[in-house]
Amino acid sequence: MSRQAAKKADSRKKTLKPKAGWQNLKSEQTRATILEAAIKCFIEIGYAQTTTWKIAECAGVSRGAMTHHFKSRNEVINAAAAYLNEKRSKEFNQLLSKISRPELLELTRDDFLDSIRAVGRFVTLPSFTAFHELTVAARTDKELAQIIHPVEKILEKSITDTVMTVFPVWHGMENTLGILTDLVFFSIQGMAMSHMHQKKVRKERLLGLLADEAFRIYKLNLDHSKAGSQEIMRTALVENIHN
Amino acid sequence: MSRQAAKKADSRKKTLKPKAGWQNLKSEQTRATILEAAIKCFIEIGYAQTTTWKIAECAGVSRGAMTHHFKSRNEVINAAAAYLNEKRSKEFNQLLSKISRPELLELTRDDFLDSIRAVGRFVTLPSFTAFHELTVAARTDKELAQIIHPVEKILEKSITDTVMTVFPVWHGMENTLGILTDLVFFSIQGMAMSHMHQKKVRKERLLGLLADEAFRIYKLNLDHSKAGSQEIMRTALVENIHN
DNA sequence: TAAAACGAACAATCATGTTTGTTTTATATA
DNA sequence: TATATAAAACAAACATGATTGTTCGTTTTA
Repeated sequence: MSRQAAKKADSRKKTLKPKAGWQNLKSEQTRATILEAAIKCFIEIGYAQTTTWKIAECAGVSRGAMTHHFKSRNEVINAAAAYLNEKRSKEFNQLLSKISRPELLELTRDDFLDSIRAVGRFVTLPSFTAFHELTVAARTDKELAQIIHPVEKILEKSITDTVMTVFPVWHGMENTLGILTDLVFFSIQGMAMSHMHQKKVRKERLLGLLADEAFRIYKLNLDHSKAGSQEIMRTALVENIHN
Repeated sequence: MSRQAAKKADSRKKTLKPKAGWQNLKSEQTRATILEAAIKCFIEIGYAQTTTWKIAECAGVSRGAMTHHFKSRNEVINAAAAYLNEKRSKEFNQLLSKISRPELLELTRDDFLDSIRAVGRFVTLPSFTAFHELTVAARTDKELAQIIHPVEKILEKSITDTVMTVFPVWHGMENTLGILTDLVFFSIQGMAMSHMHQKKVRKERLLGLLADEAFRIYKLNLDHSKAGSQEIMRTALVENIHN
């Protein structure tokens, strides 16, 4: 093939996909490999022990190759943090889409249990461990914090969005959803981070309880809503309970 | 002992050195200073950045002095972990003793809110941050894990014991207390570890909700208990809700 | 032919363990 | 009472190993 012909084909490609081309493709691939390796290191040896050398070793590339893609250690870490966040967002979407019920007009207690179990699975994924490592490290690492915290908030929004898409029945009850999301996520995450005995039974017990309570609050609010009232605020909920 | 003590006292008087048993005392004191410094380092710079140098610097002793008290880095860390645990246990006791109500025959929703707020304060203490650092580090540090995990379980038991002492009304309802403790601690710890926007209002909202739900479940169980039945298991609770 | 991708090795920094030396305290004994 | 001696507390410095950034060299692709 003549050089000109090759040039032509190339320019065509470039106009369609400006970043196509084998080199760029491979570059992107090794980049991803390195980031995956970094996350794997966070999980297996912890953030603090994750050196650039070990990332390179885990990724199967030389340290020089890594330096080419990421100038400094911070660059790898930051890129890995962003990469991890996207990954988690996708994983949550996937977990929840499995139990998607957009047609539902009303939720049952079992629907809640399914959702809560999905959250339970979400925090038992390796990605949660990696995320946790980064979160803790970010507390005393300002640079990392600047990457992690915005990303954390994006994920939080992404989670709410996913829930709203998968269960449109929540429209108009955003406040209730908000507080229930807090309750469920915080308790399940808190449990995931605790080392305890009888983990299995206590987990089942807690998930069941969460399903009960979430369903109850949802039901209360729904009935109120059906009666034409505004969404019940928590304070009103409290009064309701105290009577 | 008495003879030796008298002898000591005598020599002290005559040499005009009123301080005796001094070396051991000071030794213990510097030991404690070092351990406090270690914990302070965990909090301020994180576990991973806590080097023996920095501990010594923070404690105001030379590195040689430290090596005298603790042969290796692991020894300091392990000792600090045990020290921290005792500290947390005392702190929890203190927090709960402030709202102690041993005379109560029945709890109100506000009693629950007080207790839950105490837990909230417990996890906002610096000691919790230090503990969290150790917990995360222990995941990938087997030696540290062997120190931390037993200690964690001891603290858990200590917490239950404190609650039972401060609120004897829980006697005979250990199962209910167990599940409510899980719910409250896990959710509050999970929240403490999350970086989120609107932290203050969401925290208040969650604490209120926890108080509501805990009180409700307690009440349900109590009524059942008064009727002469056994303590309600969660499964029964679920059925009760589902009717 | 230039640029990108990759590999190997070096210098500087830093944490750890260790060694060696100095000061302070306790106690036995003259 | 004084002092000698052991033991503990503290200080300083060195050697080793690990990590990072950087530099130079090689191969592949546009």
